[in-house]
Amino acid sequence: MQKKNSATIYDVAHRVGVSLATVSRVVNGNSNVRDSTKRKVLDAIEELGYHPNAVARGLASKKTTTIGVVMPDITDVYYSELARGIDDVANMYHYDVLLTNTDEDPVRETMAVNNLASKQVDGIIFMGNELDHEVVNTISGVNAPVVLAGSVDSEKKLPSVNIDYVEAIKEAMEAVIKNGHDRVAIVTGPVEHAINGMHRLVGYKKALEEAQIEFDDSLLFSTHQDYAAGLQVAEKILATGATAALTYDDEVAVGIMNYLRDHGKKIPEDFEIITSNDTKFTIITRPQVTSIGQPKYDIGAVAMRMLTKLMNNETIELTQVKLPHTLERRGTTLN
Amino acid sequence: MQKKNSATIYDVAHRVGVSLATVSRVVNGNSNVRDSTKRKVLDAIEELGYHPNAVARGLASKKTTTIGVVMPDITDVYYSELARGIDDVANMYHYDVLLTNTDEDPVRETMAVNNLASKQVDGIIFMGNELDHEVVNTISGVNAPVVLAGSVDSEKKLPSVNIDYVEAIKEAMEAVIKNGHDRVAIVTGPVEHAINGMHRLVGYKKALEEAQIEFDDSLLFSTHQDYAAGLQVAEKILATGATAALTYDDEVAVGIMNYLRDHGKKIPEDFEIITSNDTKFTIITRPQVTSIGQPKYDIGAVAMRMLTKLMNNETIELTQVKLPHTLERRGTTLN
DNA sequence: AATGGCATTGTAAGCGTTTGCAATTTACTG
DNA sequence: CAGTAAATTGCAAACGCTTACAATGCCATT
Repeated sequence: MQKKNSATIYDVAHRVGVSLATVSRVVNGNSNVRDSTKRKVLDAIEELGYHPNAVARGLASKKTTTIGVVMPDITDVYYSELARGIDDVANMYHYDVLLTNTDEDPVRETMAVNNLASKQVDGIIFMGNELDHEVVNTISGVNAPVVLAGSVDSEKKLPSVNIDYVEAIKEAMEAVIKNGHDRVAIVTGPVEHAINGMHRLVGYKKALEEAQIEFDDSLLFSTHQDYAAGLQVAEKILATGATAALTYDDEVAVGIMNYLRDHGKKIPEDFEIITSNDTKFTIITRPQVTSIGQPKYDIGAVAMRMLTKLMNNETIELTQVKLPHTLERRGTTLN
Repeated sequence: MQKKNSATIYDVAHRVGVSLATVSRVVNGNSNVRDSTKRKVLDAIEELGYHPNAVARGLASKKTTTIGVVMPDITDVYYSELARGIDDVANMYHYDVLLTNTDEDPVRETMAVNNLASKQVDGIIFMGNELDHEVVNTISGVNAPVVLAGSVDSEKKLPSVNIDYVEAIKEAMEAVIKNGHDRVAIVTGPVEHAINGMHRLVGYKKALEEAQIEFDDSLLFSTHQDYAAGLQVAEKILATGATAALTYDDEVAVGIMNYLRDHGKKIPEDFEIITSNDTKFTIITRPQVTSIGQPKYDIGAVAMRMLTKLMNNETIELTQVKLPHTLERRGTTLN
């Protein structure tokens, strides 16, 4: 049971009969303090139940040992796994995490970043499908390092860690094409978003090109990222005569799958599906969903590690990190 | 594009030719400042790109407009939905959220609470299945209000918001019993945890008693909270001759379901399942899983609202809030 | 024109630490 | 034992803001 009115560094100093500076030194473990006095101070701290006031510390030292995390939605399994990676290494380096949900709204993203700045965070990790120009601007204006996790900025100005989306989608496409499909639907988010237009779609088209299949834009679908959206888009996909689909969201994939099965399609025999995020959803369904494998936790962890270096003013050789991806073959694809 | 070296309140005051106090007053929107000077100050703030330093503010005012959230795992859909409710109303009241994952480790929970205290948070929301005595102690020792969300402390000392677990489980049991089952397995976490031993199990037994069915402790299972655990426990459940199961975790429920179906059981005809958390998992599977319906988002939201009152020193009539639950009948139960 | 009272603004003392620099001790050297 | 370097400590100024309290200005009253 600790005391309600916590003691201050002054109380400790006074009790031991040393100066504030000395107490501060032992608390911060650094510098040279004689062992005997260090012990006395430590004892006093124990007895008084002294806990340093982090706010005062932050003001004096200009470091808060707090980082900000900006994410679309804590409820989204994909992002929450990134966040877990972030949090774990943040703790490892003794940083606390200030969390903000933005629902990918640029306005809220901007506000979040500014707010974090005013809270004097030592660094920021930013997640989100698209980096609005405005958002990039305010990010670069902030007086703290920022790294993107699982997000790309088209100008590649900001440090980031991702997988190679182009390559990943291309490989998924190749796998499907190899299985004999030449009409494969691709469902993503808004094409204006770089990650869709400049990565997913590009990978898709590359695979098409190599297989000498004409691109048909009626096979391109844009949806929300949820189960219901999958259910809805499935019918339209069927109407195009597509026999396979690549999806950017696991819930959407499952929605499509369930719809198709309910309408008499056999999966994977009649229709193949490959999704992108390899979340739990792909495991618990029957059949399980084939997916691009992303080291989600690691993306977060590496991003955070990178941030610690930046905050420490270490120079970083590579600022655009691409982590390896895989193709997890499961029940929605043949062989 | 804002300036890197942000201006201080002093710069603003100096530029306008007023005192710090006046600037502070307009920034805090309060008090009485002549309209003309207020305008001048606002202009200067705009021109200098002044953003108040929240750390300095916190030190001076002893309020950080930050709350701490302690949760088992951000990756767990159940908790992340609570967290979303918390975050939304926190924002509504202009609080930021400091997030900590504990994996339900009492040691880490204690550290987390102490750490948040030293960061001078204005309040804390605590989530976790079990409240270790030690943890309750350090919580009560903290100089900031704390409310539990989706967690019970056996001594009912701490403010909390939950559903009525006893009642909810009892109702689920009754539904299953009514369908003719008299051997229904119950799978929960460690019975030593209050929420299991004192709530879930009690509700289960009550229903049993009313139906005049003898309690058989070989039907009681304790597992981890994941899909694999469900797969594993399923076999044992089958061995007991049980024809239905109540689970405390949705992933476990799905694991059991998939295992049983793979072993030739028809669901719900041969075996009924009711789970507890009504997460997305219960929707995307075929069949969909019948579940107790919990207002997860609301539990978080109400807890946070309660915390704002506490932080504001308002008196609260009811500190043990129970939100209404439902029974979402889906495909793993008959009728 | 003096008086009282409210509205507005300024003064300055904190808030609890950190930290550069100076002062004091202690340890060595010859 | 003087003298100097090294190890310990203390001083006091920040850090950027809030907030009692005091001071000033202004206006209506009488």
